[in-house]
Amino acid sequence: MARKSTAEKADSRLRILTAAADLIRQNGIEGTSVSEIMDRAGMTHGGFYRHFESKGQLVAEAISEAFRAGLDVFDDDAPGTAEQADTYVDQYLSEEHITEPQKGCPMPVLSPEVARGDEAWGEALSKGLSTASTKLAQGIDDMAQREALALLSLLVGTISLARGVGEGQLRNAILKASEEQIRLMMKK
Amino acid sequence: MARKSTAEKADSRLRILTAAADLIRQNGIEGTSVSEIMDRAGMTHGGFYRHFESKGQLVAEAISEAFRAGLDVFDDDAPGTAEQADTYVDQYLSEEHITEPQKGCPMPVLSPEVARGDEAWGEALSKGLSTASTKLAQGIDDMAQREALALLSLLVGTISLARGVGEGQLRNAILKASEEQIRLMMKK
DNA sequence: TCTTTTAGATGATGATTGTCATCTAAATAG
DNA sequence: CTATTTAGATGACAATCATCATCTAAAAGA
Repeated sequence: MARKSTAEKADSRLRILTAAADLIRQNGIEGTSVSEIMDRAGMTHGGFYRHFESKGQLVAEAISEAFRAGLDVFDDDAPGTAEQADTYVDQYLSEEHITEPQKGCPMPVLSPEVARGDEAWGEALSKGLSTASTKLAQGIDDMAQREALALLSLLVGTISLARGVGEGQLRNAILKASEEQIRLMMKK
Repeated sequence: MARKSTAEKADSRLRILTAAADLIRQNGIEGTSVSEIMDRAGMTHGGFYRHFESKGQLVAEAISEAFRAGLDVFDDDAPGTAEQADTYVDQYLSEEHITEPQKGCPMPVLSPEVARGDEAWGEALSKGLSTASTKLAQGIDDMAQREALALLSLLVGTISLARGVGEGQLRNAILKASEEQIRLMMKK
């Protein structure tokens, strides 16, 4: 009802953004309503348009935010190290990552909707993927950016399928197969 | 308005099923309405429930139907051959497959929604993936079922990302990187 | 202090959704 | 030939959706 200070407004905006980043990874973009996001951010739906032009614009920013959080294993400014690359890949294939998409990489969950959606969404995804492949390539000896892209494609496909088939033998087989293949690609 | 013969009813059902299989691959499951499916099948929305219990049940069958169509490169009864495996992989990575998801593999488009949806959807996806990996492994010398699963994960991730980033250099780089990696995996 | 601006709440908008009850005419069963 | 069944059309249902106009009280600017 009342007006909030400029500092509080920035905080509100960030709460909306992180709520959106979580919810669209959990339920998809179409599966997430503006009201649901605002509820999670502790506000009512009407105030939304004081912070974002549209749901589409919020989603674009939320995709970037999700990448930012997911790539925090890597140092923003320094080149990626071997240890960082290992940590990234291990976390990516972890059971936690499979069962908690709302905290994970946006690519396996959002790629199909991004492909059908706003151009800005695709740009956010492209930027995130480029950053990830650069950091990975830097961290892994003798790995070119190109090979890092193949590694990321494998990671994304593995998590997509592991989630899609549900718990069970097939999921375990998918994970084991990919881990083995990745070990080869990373020359460990 | 009028009643149709038993044979015509079977035909109607099949038209609904294939319309659904196309539309959910094009626009996603949540992005496809029952009315839209029935329109495409040449009927009005009300008649839908004479053929299927619910949208969820239709989707489960449509996923299986999409796999059936996508795996027709392989012989249903005979084991997969090397030539069939090559054709499958080539088609999978083709530009046509990227730009026409409604005719392509259901895995890259539907996996995220399947992960959040009915259990029957996951079972349909599991069955399709198992069939594909079996046929692929049979067709490629010295390839175990396990390695075929890694190959399929890579294929799925590649198409997911290629579609997600949109046309441009990054898409080309993704495709080139994966093609090279797949050549290694298939020992060609 | 007094005026202007605005963050967020309330409530309505028109569109779309999945599902179902009802109706009809034609296909079946007897 | 008659009686029953039913494929599909029509239309309505309660929910849900993104977006916006309006209102308020408090913050910012003077």
